[in-house]
Amino acid sequence: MRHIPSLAAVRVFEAAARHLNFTRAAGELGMTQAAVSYQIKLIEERLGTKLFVREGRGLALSDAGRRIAPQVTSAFDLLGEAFGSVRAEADSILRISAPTSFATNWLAGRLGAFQLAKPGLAVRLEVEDRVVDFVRDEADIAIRFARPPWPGVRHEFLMRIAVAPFASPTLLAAHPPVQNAADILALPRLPDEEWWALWQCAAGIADHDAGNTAPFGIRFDSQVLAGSAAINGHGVALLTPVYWQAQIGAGQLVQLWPVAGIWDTCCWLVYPEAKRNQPKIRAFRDWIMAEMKASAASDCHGILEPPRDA
Amino acid sequence: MRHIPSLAAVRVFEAAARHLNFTRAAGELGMTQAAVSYQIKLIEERLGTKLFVREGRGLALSDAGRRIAPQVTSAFDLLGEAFGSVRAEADSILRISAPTSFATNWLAGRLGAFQLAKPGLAVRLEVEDRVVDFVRDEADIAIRFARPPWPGVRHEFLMRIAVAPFASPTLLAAHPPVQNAADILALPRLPDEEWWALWQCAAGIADHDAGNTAPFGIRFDSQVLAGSAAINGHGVALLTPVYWQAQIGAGQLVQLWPVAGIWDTCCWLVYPEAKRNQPKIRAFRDWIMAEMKASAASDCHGILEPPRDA
DNA sequence: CAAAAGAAATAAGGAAAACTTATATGACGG
DNA sequence: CCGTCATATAAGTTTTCCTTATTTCTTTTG
Repeated sequence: MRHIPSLAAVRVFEAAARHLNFTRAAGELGMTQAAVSYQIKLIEERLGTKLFVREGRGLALSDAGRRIAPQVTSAFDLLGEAFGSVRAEADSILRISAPTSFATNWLAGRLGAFQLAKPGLAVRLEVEDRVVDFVRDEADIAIRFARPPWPGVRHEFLMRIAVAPFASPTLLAAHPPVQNAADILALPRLPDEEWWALWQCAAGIADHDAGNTAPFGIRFDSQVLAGSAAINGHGVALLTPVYWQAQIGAGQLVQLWPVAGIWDTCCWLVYPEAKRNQPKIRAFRDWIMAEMKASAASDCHGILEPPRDA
Repeated sequence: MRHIPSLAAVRVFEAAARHLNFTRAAGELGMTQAAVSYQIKLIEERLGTKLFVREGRGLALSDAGRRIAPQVTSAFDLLGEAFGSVRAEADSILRISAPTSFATNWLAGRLGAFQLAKPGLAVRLEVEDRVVDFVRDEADIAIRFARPPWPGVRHEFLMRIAVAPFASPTLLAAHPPVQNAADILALPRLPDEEWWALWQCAAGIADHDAGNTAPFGIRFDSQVLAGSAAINGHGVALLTPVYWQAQIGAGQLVQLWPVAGIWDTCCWLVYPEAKRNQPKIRAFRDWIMAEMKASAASDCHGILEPPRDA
């Protein structure tokens, strides 16, 4: 077992040995002269040896103090270097966690712009559909569909989820034209029972009394599959327009009916309260907020309206 | 300014990184597993990075943790080495402080035996007549004539100070024989007003009413000078018999009258309470106590009787 | 030479860490 | 599926540390 006195005292000794002046050492450490005096006394008592020679107004290291001061300082240098590197790394890597649908359909295509804007920042996008846990995981910031608030976590509204029925032009050509909402139900639908039920309700063609609230914990990532299937002409999918702007623009997907259904479960940007002032967090936050506004502007269906209690 | 997290936490991290097991690290550090967990959590929060990867039952270092662990360990090795050397030195040097008279006449001649008995111990004898201050000075143990108790300082009775008049044979031959105490006053006396006054009082030939109490702060070191002068035939000196055993044995000094006057101010062995269990302190204490008994045995005048309240 | 100023030591009280006990949670092995 | 091993969490307590205020001592200055 190592015989190291209280490390707080060692740190104080190190500073005092460099300054050869308790008052200035106290200044460096952000404490009072009395505290330095106290710690030095402690360490000297523990060691059974004086580390400083007090001669009136002047302060000098004792033999023992002079011998160990350089070693102590270099030990602290080593520690400072080690933790400095960790901190530097922590500052230069941004780990973003997002659910599959959002990551694939919205974020991935736009992240390049952010990367370009912040060349010094290494961006890691982790796709994960479970509720992120900042305590357990290493994510710095996340996008999640869930109900705020969470303790210790700051949340900022990004958008609401709107859905509308989409299909490929091919599929539509092979079927009678859609004239009212109910016609859509006659087309082959890509399975997603809950969403269809909710949509019918929202579109006013409900055949049961499902509410406007998306069940908590619903799997949004099914959109990726459903969307691909729809593009390939396998049926009608309920999709979130902002996710599929590219495919819509390219004519791969056709919207069959206006948006109906803006769910209460919103899309949130979330990050630990403690990191709210980190530059990398602020940078990403500012960027995504602006990007979100821009992306929804062209295709706005009230999805940028935050919930009443947010 | 260095960015080092709480050093307590760093120490815990270092141990945990070596063991890769919080419970065992806690054991090494003499704390509970919960405390280790707490400190690791703290440091990880401060750094904004996980240092360990908890995978179920197993514990492993994260990338960051793996990178810094060796540096942290070697920093601690450096500290351990530095403070270990101080401790080793502190254990191997015994600084004894004693007043001139005691050091010269009693201790110096006997210290060789102690040195031989403890070859690993470097003994430094510092002769100093002022009251030792363990806070200010670096002495480990001291012999002092003063009044206990002192706060934080342990005192053990060594002996009382007895004095008797001594002179050289030459001087005596040149004068009429001494038949009663008063005759001594007729001989040339080496000056030490206070002591002579006290002696006269104790010997029952007082011409004023000085008490039996030696004035506090009296200069005992005058004995060295007085004794030398007496040996050289310059007069009668009041000396402490145990100090001059060698010269008495060699016939250089003759005791003119039985001991009269055992002063209340005793000779004490004193050392800081905090060092009472240090091996070097115990060794010296045991040795000097035994030596004192042996040295006074041959020449005992009640000087080994401790004061009533000790 | 007295006084002022600089610097460390000390005392006492208070605030903030750190640690402990007790309990929960999670994963692995049988 | 349960018991065991290991970490995480919560609540409460202890200890350490730090601050303010004061003291002591020395050096510098008027």
